[in-house]
Amino acid sequence: MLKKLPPREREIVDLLYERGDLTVAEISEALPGQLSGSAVRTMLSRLEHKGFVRRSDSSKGHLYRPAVPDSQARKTALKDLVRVFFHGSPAGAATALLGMSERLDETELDELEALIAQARAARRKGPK
Amino acid sequence: MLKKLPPREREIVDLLYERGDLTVAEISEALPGQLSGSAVRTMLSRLEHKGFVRRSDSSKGHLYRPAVPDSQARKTALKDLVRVFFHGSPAGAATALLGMSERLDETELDELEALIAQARAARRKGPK
DNA sequence: ACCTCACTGCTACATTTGTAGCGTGCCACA
DNA sequence: TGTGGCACGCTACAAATGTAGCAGTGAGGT
Repeated sequence: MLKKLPPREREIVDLLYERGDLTVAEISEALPGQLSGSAVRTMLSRLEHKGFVRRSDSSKGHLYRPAVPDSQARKTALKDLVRVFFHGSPAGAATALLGMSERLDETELDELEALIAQARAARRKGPK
Repeated sequence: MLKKLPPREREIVDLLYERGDLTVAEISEALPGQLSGSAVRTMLSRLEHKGFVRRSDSSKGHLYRPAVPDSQARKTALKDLVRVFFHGSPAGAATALLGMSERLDETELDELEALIAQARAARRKGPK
């Protein structure tokens, strides 16, 4: 679903996920190889047409946001990534993630451990 | 890096990462909306030109493979995903991953726990 | 009321993508 | 050794993408 977007459009949508709702000006500024606001507007129109972004009026021009909610987009992205790069093993991906992060938040570590414990309990109860 | 590819080309490269080296015929078969072998060949040519895939001769036609090694591509993909969807928190992504997988392998769980312990130790030593 | 500015929606156009068809070379085998 | 078949490269072309410029419109200031 997410996958079907051309590079530039994907870039913009990603930016929206990353930074939340944005105006045309903000997007245009945030983008590396700067695009004229014009270009960005065209992209957004097309994205809106295709149903990938929604817009709402605000005091300083239109505000754009992704049409599919973060949670769902995240899930899809994760699933695809796991399939392509980790032979469908989420745990494998998680391992890679942990391995690559340099500094980890204590709270996050706790949470992860809790999840693992939970998983263990679950599999003992109903190993299928 | 991976991001700069148009939908169809990305699809093919992804397939290569997912399944390893493939011939034109295999790719063409594996693709959902079937493309003529012709079309696939064109894609591959372009991809080779751009430096995204390499090819080697085999008994049954050319074999294509991604130019950038799996490990690196994986890393890049993970980093992007973490930035876009998890505010740069790998642990957050890992958590989501664990949450979405239904059945986890005991070995994988062990490995994960080990990693967590390691991370804890590391941060106690040099919390910076 | 008038002028300026910031935003907006077109339209236009060069490039890139996506797909197909054709002619060729190389085996395998009748 | 003639004859299919594959698989390949090349050319062609419609559609999609990437980018820019222009004219209109509404809010704010003077």
